[in-house]
Amino acid sequence: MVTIGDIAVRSQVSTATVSHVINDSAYVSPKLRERVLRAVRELNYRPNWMARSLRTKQTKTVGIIVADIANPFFAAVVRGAEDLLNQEGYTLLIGNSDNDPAKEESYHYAFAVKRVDGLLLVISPATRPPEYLRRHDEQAQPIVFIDRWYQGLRGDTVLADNLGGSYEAVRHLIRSGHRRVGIITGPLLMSNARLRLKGYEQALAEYGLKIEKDLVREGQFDVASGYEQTKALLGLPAPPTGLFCSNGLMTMGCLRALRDLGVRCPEDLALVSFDDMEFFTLTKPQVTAVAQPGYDLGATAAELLLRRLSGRGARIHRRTILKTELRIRESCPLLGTRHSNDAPRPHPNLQSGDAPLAADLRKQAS
Amino acid sequence: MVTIGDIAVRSQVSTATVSHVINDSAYVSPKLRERVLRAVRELNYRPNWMARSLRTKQTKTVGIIVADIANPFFAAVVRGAEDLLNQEGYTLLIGNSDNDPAKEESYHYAFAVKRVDGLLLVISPATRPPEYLRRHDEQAQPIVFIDRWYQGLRGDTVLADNLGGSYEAVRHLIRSGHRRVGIITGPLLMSNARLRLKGYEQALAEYGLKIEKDLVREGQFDVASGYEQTKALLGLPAPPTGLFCSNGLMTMGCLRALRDLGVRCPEDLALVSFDDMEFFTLTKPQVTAVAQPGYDLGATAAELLLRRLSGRGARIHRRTILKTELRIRESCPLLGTRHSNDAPRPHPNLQSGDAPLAADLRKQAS
DNA sequence: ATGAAAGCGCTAACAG
DNA sequence: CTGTTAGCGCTTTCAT
Repeated sequence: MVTIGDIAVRSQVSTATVSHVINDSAYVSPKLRERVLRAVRELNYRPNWMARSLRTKQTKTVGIIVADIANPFFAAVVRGAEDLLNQEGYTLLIGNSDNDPAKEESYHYAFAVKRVDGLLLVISPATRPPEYLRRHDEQAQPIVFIDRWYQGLRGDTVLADNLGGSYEAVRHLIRSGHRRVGIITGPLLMSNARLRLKGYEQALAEYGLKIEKDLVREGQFDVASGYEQTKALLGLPAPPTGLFCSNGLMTMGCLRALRDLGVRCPEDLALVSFDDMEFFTLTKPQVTAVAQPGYDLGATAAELLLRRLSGRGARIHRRTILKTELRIRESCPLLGTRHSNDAPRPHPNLQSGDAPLAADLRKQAS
Repeated sequence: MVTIGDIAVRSQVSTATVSHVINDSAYVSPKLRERVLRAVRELNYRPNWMARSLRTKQTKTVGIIVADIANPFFAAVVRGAEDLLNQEGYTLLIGNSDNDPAKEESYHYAFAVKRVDGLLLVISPATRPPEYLRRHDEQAQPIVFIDRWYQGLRGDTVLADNLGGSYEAVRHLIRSGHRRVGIITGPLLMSNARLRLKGYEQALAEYGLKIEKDLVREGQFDVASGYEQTKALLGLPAPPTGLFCSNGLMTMGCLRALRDLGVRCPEDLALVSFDDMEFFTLTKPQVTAVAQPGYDLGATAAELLLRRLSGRGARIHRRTILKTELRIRESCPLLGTRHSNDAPRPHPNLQSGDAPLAADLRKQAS
């Protein structure tokens, strides 16, 4: 392996000089500089990152832990983070937790040992911040949380507008004339699942509809639970006419159930999904969905992390909320046939009827 | 940061002894061993991987370069590789090339600098092996190629059965009664795209159908080209009645085109996709597809790499081909209504009518 | 069975 | 401006 020493010998300068031209860390005369560069080229020299890291104490590496890279939403998040990180010369280590706190911790340990400069974390469901995070030295390795957040977590956070997006989705169902609107929530241990439920509740409340326990089913953010809960809902004595699915995978399960049951959508059951997927324009009924900016979540989180790594980080932690977008398609089309004369009223927490108030965001944050 | 030295002081032994208990690299008396372990616990010591790597010259890291992690197929590949690698204490660096040779090279460089122990590579399209790979020292960092392969590439290779899978897909179309079968190929610079085309050609030949230039369209393995080429095909004076799409994304584009054009599937155009996607059971016509074992491709590649890293690698390079599976759904159902009395004949290159002959695989390999 | 000491390849004072 | 030198934290002979 060719080292800085070989270059030094070959170009007749000291290792220090070589280091300087490689890192541009000091002025070096054009003459020597050229000699060094030539040697580098001729010997096909590549700096040894290990050795450098050992000195500089930074690895130019960040780790990201997501539930599952095979979930398109997380794939987008990772892609966003990666693009930004690479731009700055960082590389990304990735880990899949499968929403399992134990796996998550194991990756956290692995990344700590590998001395990543910082961490991007989609935290697994739990009742409270895991113990290992309490021990974590966020000074040494800052963490930016993505998509989910618990009370008591220290670090910047980047979230989609779970509350606002869900509110908008359910409002759309109601405006389309539905009075019995069901929801399949995510695991209520997760902050985002809770907020999506809250959005549902607020929309119902807003239109004077009361929450029926039977219509609120907890799912697991996976295809299987979407399938089961849809069947359960449809088996009710008085089934809902509208359904809000809290994420894309569960919506897939729901579609499958509708197909198996021969239930027509939107005629028998209107559907709105939180989390848009590319193929939602290709399904039996194209599905109306709230799109989350996955790529931007990742990119924004990476940017925040980079800022902190370079010392430009704000003193206090910051919460960033990225807006969602309701995309109206066939599974719950624009104008409901029933009750379409319903006067849409602005949400009390929505400015000009659409943008969540800063006050509301703060509330969501707490 | 707590180092091995701190542990040594605290437990009153030498750093060498500490190292030995940590790595089990020599016998240490139970007494000292316990003292050391206690110190490790009390100080929450974690070995510094950088320093260790600097000595041992291995990083316990492997890099993978895929086209795009947001493509479900590659997400599966990465997941497979990762699961296996983690099991052995390795971590995975990932890079997205977007099928751009320049990006690919840039990741290759980054990974080389980071001194990954080995590389997993889905190579970008090109007319011949890129120059940087010729310079690459496969002794220092073995490479396993996944999914695509060029003549002249050195390294183990793991591929899906592109030829056999495509043959089976197109045969299914023909058996369903179609005489005018079109294909949207991938970029023919890619080995897998070429093999899928070859499977198409063989199936046609097998049934005495001749290849019509008009019915063979080159796509880019992306949604947009699937959309365009489908439109082009349908705009023909004599459009095909059956279509084989060479990958999942292009099939998405195709479905979109069918929808926009109001073309009924399978009545007006039967469709088979290479590469199954989870949602193909949820689309307007559920789509018949050849499933590739993405996860297994990744896992197998990782295993081969691991084997090589541990010196258990075979002297010569090996090519592994993983079988695909035809999943028959609505877009080209089991028994065609037209010409269904067509006697299906075994493919000359298929053993017992189904499993590709070793000879054929070798041919594919060359 | 344990410890002393020599680096791994690089960077960063510090001299000159 | 350029070179000398002292480590970064760890593993690994080689003595003892």
